[in-house]
Amino acid sequence: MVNHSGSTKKIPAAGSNLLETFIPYRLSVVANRVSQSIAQIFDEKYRLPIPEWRILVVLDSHAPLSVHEIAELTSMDKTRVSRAHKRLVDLKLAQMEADPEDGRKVSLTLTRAGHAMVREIVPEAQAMEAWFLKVLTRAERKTLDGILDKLYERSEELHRTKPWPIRVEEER
Amino acid sequence: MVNHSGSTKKIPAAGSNLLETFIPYRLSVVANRVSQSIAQIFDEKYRLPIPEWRILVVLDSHAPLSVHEIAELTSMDKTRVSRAHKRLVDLKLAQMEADPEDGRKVSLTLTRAGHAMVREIVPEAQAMEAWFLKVLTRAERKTLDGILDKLYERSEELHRTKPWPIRVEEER
DNA sequence: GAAATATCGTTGCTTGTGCAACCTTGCCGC
DNA sequence: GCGGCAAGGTTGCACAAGCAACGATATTTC
Repeated sequence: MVNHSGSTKKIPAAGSNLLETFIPYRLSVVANRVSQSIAQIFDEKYRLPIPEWRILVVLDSHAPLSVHEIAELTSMDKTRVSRAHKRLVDLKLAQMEADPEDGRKVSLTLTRAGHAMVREIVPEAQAMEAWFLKVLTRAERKTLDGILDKLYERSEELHRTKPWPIRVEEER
Repeated sequence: MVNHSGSTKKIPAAGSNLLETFIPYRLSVVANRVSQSIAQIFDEKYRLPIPEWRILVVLDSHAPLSVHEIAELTSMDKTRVSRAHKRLVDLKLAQMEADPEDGRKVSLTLTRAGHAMVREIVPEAQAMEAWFLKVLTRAERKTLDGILDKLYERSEELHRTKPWPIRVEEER
């Protein structure tokens, strides 16, 4: 029910709007809402913004990692990783040392507190995820999984070829 | 060249990473990539960032609208709408006047140039959307449609009830 | 082996965005 | 009609985030 009250005549019914049939838009809105909802809890409860918690998760299972590697694994910019990680170090959740084999790299790992934090938070994150997905059928979830894989791969493809292959492909 | 060579041992294979099974994360990454790809074209080619183009689209079919109404229809903050619209006015793509019935409101409409811009851009947007969706089967597309509706509705539900209904539901 | 080149990470800078405060206008109670 | 209260919109402020430039270290080439 988008348009609750009958008092204001405005705000047209769903469907008449081009945006509402535009998948990239809808994808973006839904993704942001879901992310925001979860992020808000983590931020209020643990003072952990998204970048920090992504780093915690990958370090928990794959440490030690360099900044670049974390950036790859979390789909984040290296600047974002760099700054977020610094904050984790300040919080004593992570630590960093120079990579002995390569003076340019840094070697990032979690502290005991960091690992503990992950163990505490992960189940909660999964519970929130489950709450959202509860409205989907088993089949839908499985399909969503495949869809995300395919669309991700498609975006990679675009990134490789760069100049859009459109105009040619469009409506072959 | 991410990990091809055997030289660098790092960057573990997909699947071992919790993030890679976490739907909210994957949803966010995919949505951002798709949006970014499209937004970039519009920005380079027409100097039109996402907020502006969303406003154009809804005004094209539903003008006149107030700032608040646009915010509703485009899932954007009213601040964002206000500023983006001001830019559209500067570009002579939109115009604004006081609402004669309510002195607080403003009445936003498109200029001829604005409508023309929409007509020019919409097909291009749809072509890009189609390019992405081409990797999905008909069934997948239909399912995705339903999924987005359901997840959107779920996020609305959360917004209404606010304090998370988790901890109770979790793993009943 | 020295010079050019590439990689890694951090910092400076610019920009967009959301929140909150604010101003204005309309609305309601009395 | 006047005083409080709500709603619409804009502006100030703080902050996150990406890009470009940089310093430092590795690697390659000749």
